[in-house]
Amino acid sequence: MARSTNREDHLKALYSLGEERGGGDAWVSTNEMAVALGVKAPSVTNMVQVLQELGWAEHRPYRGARLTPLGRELAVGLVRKHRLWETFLVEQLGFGWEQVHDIAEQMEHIDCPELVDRLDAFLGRPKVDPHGDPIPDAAGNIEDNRELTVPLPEGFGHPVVVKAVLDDSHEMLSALDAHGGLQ
Amino acid sequence: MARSTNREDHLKALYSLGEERGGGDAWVSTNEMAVALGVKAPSVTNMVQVLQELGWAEHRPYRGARLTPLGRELAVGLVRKHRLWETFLVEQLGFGWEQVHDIAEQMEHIDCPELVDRLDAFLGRPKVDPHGDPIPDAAGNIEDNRELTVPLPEGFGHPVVVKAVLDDSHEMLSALDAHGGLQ
DNA sequence: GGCGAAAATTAGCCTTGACTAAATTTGTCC
DNA sequence: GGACAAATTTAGTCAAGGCTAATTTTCGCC
Repeated sequence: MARSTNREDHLKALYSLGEERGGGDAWVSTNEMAVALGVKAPSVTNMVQVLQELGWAEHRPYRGARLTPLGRELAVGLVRKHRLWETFLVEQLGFGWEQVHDIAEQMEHIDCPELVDRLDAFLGRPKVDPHGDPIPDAAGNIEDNRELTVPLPEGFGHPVVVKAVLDDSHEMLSALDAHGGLQ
Repeated sequence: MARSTNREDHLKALYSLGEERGGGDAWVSTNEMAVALGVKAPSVTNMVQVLQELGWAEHRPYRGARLTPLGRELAVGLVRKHRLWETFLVEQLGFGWEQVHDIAEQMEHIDCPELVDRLDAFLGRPKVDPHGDPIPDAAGNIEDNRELTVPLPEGFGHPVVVKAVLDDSHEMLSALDAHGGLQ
């Protein structure tokens, strides 16, 4: 048993939803994962059991799943690849930041550690991706910048400089883009 | 029925072997394809029948397979992507030319026409890849440079400048690399 | 503390794409 | 022209990963 695109997709979904829950030892329901992945719940149950056999996750029936340390490490590696490729697509190829997510979703599954490191160096070892999200370093360390967020009052009325977006949906990104994009 | 990595791999094998046979209307045996792809013959028979249903190839039982015009167009698109990515890996990321084939094998399956065009532009619309093979243009035209090859006499004994390699096996590329690589 | 709704899992089935073993076709040699 | 070897296809099986329908567990509410 080994790496596969499907397994990596489930691993990443588990990681992302776990982080939203505050990270660490939070349990993520299989239903949530199913919604995030666009598949049905029983498919996730199956796959989560596979992840458990791989030593990537722990599954507690009727409660949910959470990553093992190994699973977390692999997931962070995927996030690193995803954000490096997004950076490449925007900074080098001139894509709009709202276009790159789906492409990076494909590129993050390319398996070649040396490629990741060379890409990182080529881009100047960037700290954040085009959406302002931190890029994990080669050791898996992530600079958490979410605590820096400040909610704006309703009808704030003054110009702001956008450094990062938590909601990186296509709608939000296009809307921001129409007002000048990320600075 | 649609695109998939496996179908694209079989399509490309059929294209490559057909070109070796002189291109055009040459039939390629399923066994040859099986050897090239590292699978068994019955698997290829199955897949070739799928390619036929997709309108990508024609299958004549006990004789072999050959591409339709549509199949050829798709195959050339894959070759274009493969060679553009190889160029990127060598010229921009500094990989050795003997390292890039396997990586490009993965990258050529990324599905995004705009990405291909932006990559092409980013690289300066190169005519040949790091191995000297011609890169098809966006319309699918390929500059055939194979007729320019000249066999060297045994024990030639003079320095030569290598512009392209027909045999791009790992062994050949590493051996050439040890003598100065491609110029 | 039990009941009903919601959530999750199990059971059973389908498709893709591989495999081995068995049949079939092709082509060569006498 | 027939027999045999080689190549190819067909038949049947398996694993991955999805689905629907049915069952089981959990949890909130009275």
